[in-house]
Amino acid sequence: MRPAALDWSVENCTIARAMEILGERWTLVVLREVFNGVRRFDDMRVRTGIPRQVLTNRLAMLVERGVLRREPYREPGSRPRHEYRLTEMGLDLWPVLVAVLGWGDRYLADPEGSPLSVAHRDCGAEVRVGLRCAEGHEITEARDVLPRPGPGVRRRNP
Amino acid sequence: MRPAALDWSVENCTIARAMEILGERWTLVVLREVFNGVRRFDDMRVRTGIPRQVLTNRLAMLVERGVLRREPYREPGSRPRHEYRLTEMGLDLWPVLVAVLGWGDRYLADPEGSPLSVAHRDCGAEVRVGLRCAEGHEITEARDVLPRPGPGVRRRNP
DNA sequence: GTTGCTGAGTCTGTCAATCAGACCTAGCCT
DNA sequence: AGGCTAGGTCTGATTGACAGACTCAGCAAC
Repeated sequence: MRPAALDWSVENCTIARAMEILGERWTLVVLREVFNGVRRFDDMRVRTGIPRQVLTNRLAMLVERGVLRREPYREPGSRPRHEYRLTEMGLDLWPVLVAVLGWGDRYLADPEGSPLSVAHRDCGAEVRVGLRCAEGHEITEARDVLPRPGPGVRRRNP
Repeated sequence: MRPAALDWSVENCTIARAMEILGERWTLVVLREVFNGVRRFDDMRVRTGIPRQVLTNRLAMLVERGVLRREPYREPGSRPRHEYRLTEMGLDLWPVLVAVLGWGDRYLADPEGSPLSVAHRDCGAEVRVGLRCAEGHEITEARDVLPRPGPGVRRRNP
């Protein structure tokens, strides 16, 4: 049984495009830092151990792609600097980050648990991602999800 | 205001660990293929354009990490081969994939839309990820999510 | 049984990215 | 003037991506 997907093109696949940004080795780690409130070059570097050059490149790429923006700031008794903050586009990565965190927590955590958790600001309860269909059905079984061609699908050229 | 996160260690961070697997350039693209039902080496290679060597490496890594497994099969009039299938661990990546897809669709799609969509098997309605807290509150605003240390948190050594 | 085909690779060489470590720079402070 | 510091550059070694040619096992047709 030949999978139907073979006839669809992948040239305009949004997962591939997203992974051009998110798929580099350190990108999500940098974003984790920013989501955690760590916004300055050296703080990130010391915490994560990312080589300077790579961190420079990642930050520049994320700014160029519109995920982060550079914001000037000035601490008293110190010259003006800038820090990195999330744009709208960046903030919308929360579900991605929480999804990765959830998966990592389930399969890769140390016995004592994950070092990071996310909470709902209003009630303090733990936040998780879930799949839900447009009809409002909760989806708990991975096998209940079915991929299919979307509106932008193209036939494979050859 | 110095972010509190600076005092926590990141050595056992599950996001970093997950990204060691998912963060390589082609991993999620390979997984997209498998989720789409494309399970054979050459089909993946032709569709995605991933160099053979890289595809070999990715598949081997994913098998070794327990995300995929090799399954032997035999087509009539052909010698035995094997294909790649998702393990439980792999199937649990659905939320990650759907989250990345959702983000990509919003910010990186062509005007005519995304080429890929996911549906609920029972009702056919579109599936999306959402954030929800343990109290059952739906979270729509990214700013309502608050990171905090988890049970496995460690202090930074130096 | 030899020849050819096919899916799933390996081998080889080139080019780009990562990494570690040293060096540089602007503005503030003394 | 000299020192400190955040946020970088520069340099050279190692690793990874990539393209293209080659390999190999088993089935099938001759």
